[in-house]
Amino acid sequence: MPSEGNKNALFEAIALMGKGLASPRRLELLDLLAQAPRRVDDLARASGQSTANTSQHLQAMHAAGLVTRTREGTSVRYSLAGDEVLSLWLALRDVSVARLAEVECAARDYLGDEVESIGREELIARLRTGDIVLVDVRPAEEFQAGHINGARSIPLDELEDRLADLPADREVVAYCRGPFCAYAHEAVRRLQAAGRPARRLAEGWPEWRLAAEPTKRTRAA
Amino acid sequence: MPSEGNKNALFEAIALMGKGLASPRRLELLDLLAQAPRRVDDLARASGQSTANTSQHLQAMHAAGLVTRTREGTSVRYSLAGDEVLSLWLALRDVSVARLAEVECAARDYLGDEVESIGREELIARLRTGDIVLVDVRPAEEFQAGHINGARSIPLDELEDRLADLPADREVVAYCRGPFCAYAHEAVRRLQAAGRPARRLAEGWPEWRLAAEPTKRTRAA
DNA sequence: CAACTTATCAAGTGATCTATTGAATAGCAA
DNA sequence: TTGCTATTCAATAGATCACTTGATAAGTTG
Repeated sequence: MPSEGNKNALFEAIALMGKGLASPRRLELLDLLAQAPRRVDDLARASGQSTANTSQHLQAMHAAGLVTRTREGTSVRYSLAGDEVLSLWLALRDVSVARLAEVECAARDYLGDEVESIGREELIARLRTGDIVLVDVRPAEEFQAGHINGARSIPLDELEDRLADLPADREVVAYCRGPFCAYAHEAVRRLQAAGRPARRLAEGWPEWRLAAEPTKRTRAA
Repeated sequence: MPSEGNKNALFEAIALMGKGLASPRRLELLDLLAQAPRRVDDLARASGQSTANTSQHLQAMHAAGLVTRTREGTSVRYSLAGDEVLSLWLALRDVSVARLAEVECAARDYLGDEVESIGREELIARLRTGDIVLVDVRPAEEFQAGHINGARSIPLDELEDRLADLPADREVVAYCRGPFCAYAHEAVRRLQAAGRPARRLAEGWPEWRLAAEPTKRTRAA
């Protein structure tokens, strides 16, 4: 007996998750969580907002089912609620970028000059033949939480100091948080300034991981 | 030169699309548009809200890049902005249903008793051997805008009158707008009440279409 | 042209959302 | 117990949003 009330309840419940994605601050937190689970004040510092505000946003996302939390002694660690949520976030981001002209402008301004990039397939092939070095330029904690197999960690701010660690005879491929993270762009520019051939990976760790672990896209009705 | 201002602009632009998904009314409109493009007052009637309000919601979604519009004489026809948007909507719906316990309750209340369902693969196999009849129980206009190959259109309110059209010796499979549309459930109940063996397809037309036309899931960075 | 349909705009009100502030709580360590 | 830290709660003011109403614009038809 299909009643209007229940039908609305369904859309309202879905809209709850939509609301979770409707604030730039929350999206920034979600983006950070896509790299690694983190504690509240850590997220607050990383996103430059007050702890109380961060906590409230996280609770909103928790209510929407976007994130999960676990107590760890005196602090609370938040993580994405699952790979489906990561998929959703990437889908939203991609659709938005594809459709909204403003976003592309914003991205270009933010990333600076475009640097040469390399795709997933080519990277895999070149890794196999061993004629490149893959470098993860994200902060060390994010590398530790997960990284591409065969990558070595050199956070962006240590790059100049550790140039000697990189074999001089091989091209460097840098990757970071994703296509809208400036780290890899910046790393490539600095490497080239130091006379090293370098490119950036067109995607970041979350996209790579999702592609590597073919998550259940099956739809159980 | 990564500046904070631009980074925020990026998230703000994406949040714009999030806001487009943050209202139950808009989601209802989106769900209708997933079936077929429609005119404003048509959508207003179908969703039971004022024309002005519908127009405003549609404009909000247009600004977010979720829908496109074309003038048609005196009226304006809105449609989904592309298959990526359909993907996004289905992803949001699925994640929400998987995560939010409330939604499942709402869905159960709304759909009534569960009826036996059939999956995509089995349907394809049974269609090939020809021992079932596939029936589209949505309104005729939606059937006309697109339907599963081999289906015949029998809108739900004509079902009883047209029982004779269905061969008595074959099982009937009914489908409608999607797993949360009550039409197929109701159709199966009525068919069984009339002594016909019947099941519902576990998914609806939008899901089927998206699976049939493997849309570009590739991510251009 | 006038009458009519369809869609959009503009303004106003009540509701909801956001960020801030300061207080309250939970866990840990002396 | 008393401090200390990390997080959450509660109250607030300001911003934004949703829906209504009545006017306006665009397009069709007589």
